Amino acid sequence: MRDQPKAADLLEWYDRHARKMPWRVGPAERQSGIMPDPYRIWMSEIMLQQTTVAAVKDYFLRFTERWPTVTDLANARDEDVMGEWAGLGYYARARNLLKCARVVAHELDGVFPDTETGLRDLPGIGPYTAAAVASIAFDRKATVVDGNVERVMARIYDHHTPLPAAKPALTEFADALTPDQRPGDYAQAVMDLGATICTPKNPACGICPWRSACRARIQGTASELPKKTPKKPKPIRLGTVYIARRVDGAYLLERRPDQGLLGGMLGWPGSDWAETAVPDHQLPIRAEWKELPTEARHTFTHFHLRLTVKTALVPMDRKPKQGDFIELADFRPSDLPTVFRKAFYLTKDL
DNA sequence: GACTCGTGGGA
DNA sequence: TTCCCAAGAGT
Repeated sequence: MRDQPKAADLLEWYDRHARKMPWRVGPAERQSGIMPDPYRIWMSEIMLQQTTVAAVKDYFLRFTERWPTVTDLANARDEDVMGEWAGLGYYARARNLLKCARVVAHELDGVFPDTETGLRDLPGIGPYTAAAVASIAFDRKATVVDGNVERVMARIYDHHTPLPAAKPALTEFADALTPDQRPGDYAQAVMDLGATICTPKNPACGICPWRSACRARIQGTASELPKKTPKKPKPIRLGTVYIARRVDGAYLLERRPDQGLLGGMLGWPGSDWAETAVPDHQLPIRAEWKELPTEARHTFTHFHLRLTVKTALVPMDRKPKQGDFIELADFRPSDLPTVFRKAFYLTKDL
């Protein structure tokens, strides 16, 4: 029985159990001198913000296939990047991804900063991502504190202060445990531990490399940690979208403003979304609108949406008041955020 | 510190 | 169905 968790024990576990990921350089390869590509590590870390590895995988492969270097990405068109990101969520990440790529490509000679502070100054890179890229891509000693690390630290030290107030204390715990040796592997090891062993529900304490040092396991409190301050209930918002199809098959779409929900994404024109039905709003084009029998339901981070879908078929010469027609050959539903994709597929069920 | 900002999967 | 939540950042 040990009093303190040892980084070496976790690294030994990681050497045997590291998860495979398309962007990851495993412990064995790293040992043989192979270092990760900072561009790919950065890309993966942006995508992984509040997003599961499973959801990220295909997006990562498509992005790096289409834009193999940071310079390629910097030269991409905004609409192509937003379209490729569609469906992954948190679209400010995609806007900042492009901003960051352009800074690196045009102001830093295409080379990512190799320090936490240098990375921290770039768009879309906060405390977590700066530490992750510095440690994983450059093997610099930096303390990553994500949801996994918060959970692992809260349990190791049986810390009951609820998040987010507990964050500074948990960060100190994590900082004290970070080793000088193999900081990159260690960062990934703690997160792998949180993702596979020290899970939010039903943690597998019996096979945990840190079981002998874990206070919460000893106290039997592991599954109730970390504590969190209760969250507010999600209100229901209502709205309407208009899906106009021109007789030649073109669809009427609009580019949403960069700021706000689904910023920078392509979408159907429509009303604002409010908790009380919006009295009346301008139609995007004059037409005979028909309401679909089923509404599109979708849940965002902080509200539920019930979307009324109206459709119309319009003649070639009719000019829209809102949005622009996109030729059928140029329209891919996969360019739309999920909520608008749902609305679109409802028009196909008829 | 409190809000905003997506989505899909699992319990 | 509903709730939780996942490698957070920006304002």
